[in-house]
Amino acid sequence: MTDGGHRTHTEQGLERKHQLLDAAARLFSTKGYSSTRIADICAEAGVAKGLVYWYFPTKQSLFAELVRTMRQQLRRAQAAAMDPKADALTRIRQGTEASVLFMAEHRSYFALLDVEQTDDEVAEVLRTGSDVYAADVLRLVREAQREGSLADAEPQLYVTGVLGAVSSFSHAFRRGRLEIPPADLATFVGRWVLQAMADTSADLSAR
Amino acid sequence: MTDGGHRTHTEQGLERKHQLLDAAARLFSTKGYSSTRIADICAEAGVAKGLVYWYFPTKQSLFAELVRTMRQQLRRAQAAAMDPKADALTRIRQGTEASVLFMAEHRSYFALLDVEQTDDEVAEVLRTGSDVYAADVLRLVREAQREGSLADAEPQLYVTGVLGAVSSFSHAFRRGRLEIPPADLATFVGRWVLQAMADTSADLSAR
DNA sequence: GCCGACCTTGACCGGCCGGTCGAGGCCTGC
DNA sequence: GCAGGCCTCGACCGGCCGGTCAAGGTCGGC
Repeated sequence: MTDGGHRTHTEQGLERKHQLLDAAARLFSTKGYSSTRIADICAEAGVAKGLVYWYFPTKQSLFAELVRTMRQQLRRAQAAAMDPKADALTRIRQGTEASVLFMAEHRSYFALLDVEQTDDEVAEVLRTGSDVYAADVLRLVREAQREGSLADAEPQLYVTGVLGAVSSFSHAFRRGRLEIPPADLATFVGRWVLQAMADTSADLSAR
Repeated sequence: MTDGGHRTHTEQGLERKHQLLDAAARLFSTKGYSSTRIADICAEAGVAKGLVYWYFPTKQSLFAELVRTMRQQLRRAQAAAMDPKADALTRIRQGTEASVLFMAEHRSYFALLDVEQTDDEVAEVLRTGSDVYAADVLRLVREAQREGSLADAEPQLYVTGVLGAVSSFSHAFRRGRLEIPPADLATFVGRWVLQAMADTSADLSAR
């Protein structure tokens, strides 16, 4: 892990590397990580097996690089969607909508997240990724509570709810269970989350 | 699949079989399906490797049996929690609460659901399971819409939201991210889902 | 025209692990 | 006391697959 000895690549080399990443992404997202053979990736990319090990030290590191790239893109999309001047709840909604939209539009790519937890190190990579997003939401939840626009329950509950909604709806969409335009889905999820968080401690007292 | 040639077992044999299922459940839920070796299961149960194949034809079938059992128990818990005389939304809430509670109380067992999608046949088993529950919820959603207590959006959206909430919160709880009593969690999720489904077409018109 | 860095190949290796098998112990009914 | 079903053992097999390696090819700089 985190070996320092990276190789230097020419223009052409980088292109080849992306070729391999693309092939891998396609296969991982349809067959899952551990069912995808290095040989499969090579066949898909039309190269010999040894080549993979010129560009990546191990199968895991290939996967890790894929996940890292994807995560960065998502984060950028979220940041771009949030209006820094808006209140916390609005920003949560904006981030939620952007996430759903982004995942819907990159479905094949994000199917990678459904991938199994088999491999210790792979699981680690996945975990770390979602933690970043969770921290973002946690910050916003706390802010909303400070503003008084969100009930004073355990913040983690809200974080779980928001992240869970995003991933559940995205997952269902990817699986083809929701046949509506991505933009509509994003709007629906944004509203779903906001309503769920609504502070109704007053008018919903009866139980 | 679905071979007819089952063996007959004595009292003691069934006990041994459960012993193996228990050991397997423990390992699958912590290490995942494909990372759990048959040898591990035997070590955990304190028996020789060949014995597994006396009780189960393959590793997959062992897993499938585990999932089947678990699903039945959950379904019973849901049915028991729903008041047949209540309106649809209330029944959805009751089912939701019961599911969360049940999963929280059987965490190690339900961690199996987090398990990977690696194996085609295993994925199949998992899929079929959630479809059953989804059909239940779909029925209730349609009923609620008929009653006029739920907006007239695509039913699948609501189904996804409800199932997603249940599984997300349960998952987070299992992972130790939510340090609250199961009963409180169940109540929270029940409320979360109900609020998310609230028909606010009138008062939330602005966007 | 030679050197060295970059790239590509595919045969090969070695460990891992699901599944098999033959042998043997036990208990029940006859 | 023996036949036959039930159960248990653990050495062994065989295929699969991540990773290695030695060889060779290309191209730019000097």
